[in-house]
Amino acid sequence: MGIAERKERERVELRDKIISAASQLFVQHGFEGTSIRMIAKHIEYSPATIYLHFKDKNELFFAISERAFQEFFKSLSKVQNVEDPMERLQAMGHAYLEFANDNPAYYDLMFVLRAPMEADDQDVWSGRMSHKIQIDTVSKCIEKGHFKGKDPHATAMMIWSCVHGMASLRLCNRLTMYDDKQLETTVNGSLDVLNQILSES
Amino acid sequence: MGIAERKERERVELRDKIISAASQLFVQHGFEGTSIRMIAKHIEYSPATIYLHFKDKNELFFAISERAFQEFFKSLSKVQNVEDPMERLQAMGHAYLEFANDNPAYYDLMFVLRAPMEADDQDVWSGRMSHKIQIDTVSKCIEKGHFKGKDPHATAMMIWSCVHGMASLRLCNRLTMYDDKQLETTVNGSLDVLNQILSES
DNA sequence: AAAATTTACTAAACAGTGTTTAGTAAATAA
DNA sequence: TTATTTACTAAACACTGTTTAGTAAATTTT
Repeated sequence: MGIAERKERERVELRDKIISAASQLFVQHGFEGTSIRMIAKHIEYSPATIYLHFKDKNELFFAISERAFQEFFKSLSKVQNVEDPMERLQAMGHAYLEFANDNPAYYDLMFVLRAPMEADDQDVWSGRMSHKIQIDTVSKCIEKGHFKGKDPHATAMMIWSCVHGMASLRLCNRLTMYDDKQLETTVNGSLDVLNQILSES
Repeated sequence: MGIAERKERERVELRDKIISAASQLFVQHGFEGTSIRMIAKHIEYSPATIYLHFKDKNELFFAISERAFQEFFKSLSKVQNVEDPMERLQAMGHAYLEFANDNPAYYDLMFVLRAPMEADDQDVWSGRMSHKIQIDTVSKCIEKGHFKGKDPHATAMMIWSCVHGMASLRLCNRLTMYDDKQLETTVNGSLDVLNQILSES
């Protein structure tokens, strides 16, 4: 019987509509600045309808973070054609910072905001894969004789911390002692220092 | 005339009382979880009274962040007696992570939360000083022949980013793929990697 | 075709939030 | 003693996330 299927299709359509509207508003106004009532008004449904599809606000925004992780994974993938693992690692650092800068709201959701992560497991495929290609690249570097005697997990973690540190300090406006021009040269300069000391290691 | 002075004294006392109550509640419940009404009830005044001393919630929590920066500066100062700048730098990294771990709410206010930083300038003396001793230590390292050919600002930024990255990823619960035991060894391991590649440089 | 049931949806309420306004009672000054 | 300033608050405003009770339409059963 096609009725149940049509209903299911309509259900998914409305669910996607909610996510799309929420995503759009979130990118503009952030998590706190996007209310359920705003989203409801945007799609011309009552606020209560949203609770028919998502347990709470966190669960809705966790669904958005899955989209964010997909975009993030795409950004990192674009650079996987670089043959030399050391060069690839540097390109990934660059791509990471670029993603964070171009998608601040997404980055916030993925790596900073506490609230939506409480959605039990927060285990996203694209997130795991992004983590995996980072560790794989570091391992390849070690195979080629870099980072002598270092553990790939600890090294990858150190690199991730460093790049995330730059991205989040910028996102959270903790680098206001620099104006826009200085900020870029400082962040780029500190990424260069990382790349240099990694190359020397 | 002593009346004006007594009044001023009482004003400051009440202001401090507000900050103390807010600080205590904030450490327990975080920024979003601490309401003006909660603070007011705690000190047995009406919510409106708080607005006689602080423009808005952000300004109140910015006042708390000044206390946080003082504590932070104290933590970093404890380690300034280490003679060798390279060892001191390592000790500072350790102290930094320890502070973040022991005072997650303060750390949040200082380096993650966006809201209270909007209090126009966010220029805190202890914050500037902490930044200064970090750059001074890196400069001393360079004088002693470390970090060859590197800019002290860029190098200091790179180190800060890295340590802040670890602290904030842990604070924001982005390392849940590790259990408590693994977490500690991973963070320590990645700090070790940083120290090693810095030593080699 | 009529009756019963399920589905999709919403209006209204609950309990909270930050913040402002208008007003009061007490302390101080004239 | 009267006038004025000060310190404070009750109540309201416009929001927030979320839940509940109820309705109208679609669908299934009789």
